[in-house]
Amino acid sequence: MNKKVPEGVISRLFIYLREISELTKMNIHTISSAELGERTNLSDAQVRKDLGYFGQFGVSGAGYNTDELKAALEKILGKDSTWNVAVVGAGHLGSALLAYPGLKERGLNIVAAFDVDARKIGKQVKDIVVQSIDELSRAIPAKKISIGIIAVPAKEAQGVADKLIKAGVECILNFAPATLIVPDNVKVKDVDLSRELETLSYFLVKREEMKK
Amino acid sequence: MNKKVPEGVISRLFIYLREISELTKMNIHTISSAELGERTNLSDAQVRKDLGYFGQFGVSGAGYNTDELKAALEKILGKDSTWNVAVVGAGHLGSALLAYPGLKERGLNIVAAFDVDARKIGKQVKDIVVQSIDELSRAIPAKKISIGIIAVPAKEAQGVADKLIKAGVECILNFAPATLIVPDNVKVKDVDLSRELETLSYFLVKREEMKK
DNA sequence: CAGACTTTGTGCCACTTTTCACAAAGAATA
DNA sequence: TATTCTTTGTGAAAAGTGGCACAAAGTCTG
Ligand SMILES: NC(=O)c1ccc[n+]([C@@H]2O[C@H](COP(=O)([O-])OP(=O)(O)OC[C@H]3O[C@@H](n4cnc5c(N)ncnc54)[C@H](O)[C@@H]3O)[C@@H](O)[C@H]2O)c1
Ligand SMILES: NC(=O)c1ccc[n+]([C@@H]2O[C@H](COP(=O)([O-])OP(=O)(O)OC[C@H]3O[C@@H](n4cnc5c(N)ncnc54)[C@H](O)[C@@H]3O)[C@@H](O)[C@H]2O)c1
Repeated sequence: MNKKVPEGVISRLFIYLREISELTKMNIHTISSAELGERTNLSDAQVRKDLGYFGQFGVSGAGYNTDELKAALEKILGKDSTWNVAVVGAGHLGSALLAYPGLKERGLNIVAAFDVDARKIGKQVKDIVVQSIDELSRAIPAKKISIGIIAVPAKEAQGVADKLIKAGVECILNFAPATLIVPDNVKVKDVDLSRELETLSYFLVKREEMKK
Repeated sequence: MNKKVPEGVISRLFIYLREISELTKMNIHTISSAELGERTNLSDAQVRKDLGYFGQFGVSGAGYNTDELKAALEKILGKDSTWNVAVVGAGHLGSALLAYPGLKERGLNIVAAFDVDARKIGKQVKDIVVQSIDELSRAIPAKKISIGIIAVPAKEAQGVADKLIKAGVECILNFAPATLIVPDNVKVKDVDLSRELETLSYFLVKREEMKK
């Protein structure tokens, strides 16, 4: 075993877990790969293959027991542990994240927020008080924060990333439309909302061209 | 020519365009694929191959002229046209999007916002007044909206998608953690922030395991 | 309990995407 | 202008990913 697991597989396992959780709530205790695939817009083969990376969870002729599969997925995905998260930039997007309860539910606790703007510092969202960026280097290790979220303007993003990494953060979720240069041992994930929309719009451009 | 262009290529072209635009602003008029790759965390070969889908833009021994490449990319990506966008759900995330100037700059004009909550309806963000969801079916065609953004709770998402599609929207950007079932001619892009973070956290889980 | 039926798990194949590597094109130099 | 150096553009190889298809395993029915 121990073949490399593609990142796409992990991402889909979270989708399966989300769906399976719904099912257990609805008192449905068994599901086939075909059904699970239908509910997630994926093929039955894909569902089975993804699960196959981690073992055998199904019963031939019957499908998967949702309670068992839920437990197995939670174990695989490390849902028994929680992680501390910091948000840098308490503007529109940063504030939306601070206010969002969905992260805590999934074991991702936002425990600090930082900003440079004096008007933002001291502001409270839920149980988090926005701190000065100058406190970042002390607060990150003190609060055992391993994930940083960058929600500052693009031209500030690299500087913030450097600060986060220096303070010991291991993963970064970057909302700024900028390419971050980071050491190999730091994992960055970009979420570029404009680009997502632009890519959609390209689809429309192509469709228009087709019409002609 | 006319081989199929992978979607990943398109997404990267937007990254190149962003970078090249910076360069032209900085009065840098030439760049090699190696340098552009370095600035975007991509390989030189990838840069050249991606551009190669659309023609020849470089000069052997010299690299690319940034002004020409910028113009070429804008043409390829349809940056001369603009698209009208609607946001459904004027909560935390929806409001952040309404307030964000970066979309208009890229030819994506948010021209309408909808909500069910009476307290949100009538609220103004920039030049957009939040309308009742009941007005959606009239407003979408009237304002020639082709892209819809879903920023409502997960269990409302499918219903909102159905409304948007019925009203004539061709693309959907979905922020709700839910799988949308839509006809083939509608393009959906999911942005699941929780899942992005969870995938990062899995990386930490794995790293912890390694240590042992 | 035998036979029909269902569904898993997985080897294999097809397809997509990335990387390699190098000839050809042009720039720079003297 | 000849020579050297740089960098492109692109086939061909490699790597990665998803789908097919079917034996094997288990369920269900009469
Ligand atoms: N709001 C959106 O819908 C949206 C959409 C797409 C992309 N983005 C991107 O997300 C990022 C944040 O967007 P936003 O709308 O929240 O912007 P915003 O201007 O509302 O907030 C940015 C915040 O970052 C703070 N800041 C600036 N420099 C800082 C620094 N060096 N250290 C700490 N804090 C700093 C500012 O004081 C401000 O509070 C931007 O890069 C933007 O391009 C936002
Ligand atoms: N805020 C975040 O940082 C964040 C992070 C990850 C995911 N999300 C997801 O994005 C979505 C929106 O999040 P949010 O934080 O903005 O939530 P929110 O509760 O602040 O806003 C949701 C809005 O949708 C409106 N709404 C509800 N049902 C509606 C309907 N049928 N039609 C029109 N409007 C309707 C509500 O009135 C509310 O204004 C959710 O699905 C959430 O899971 C948000």
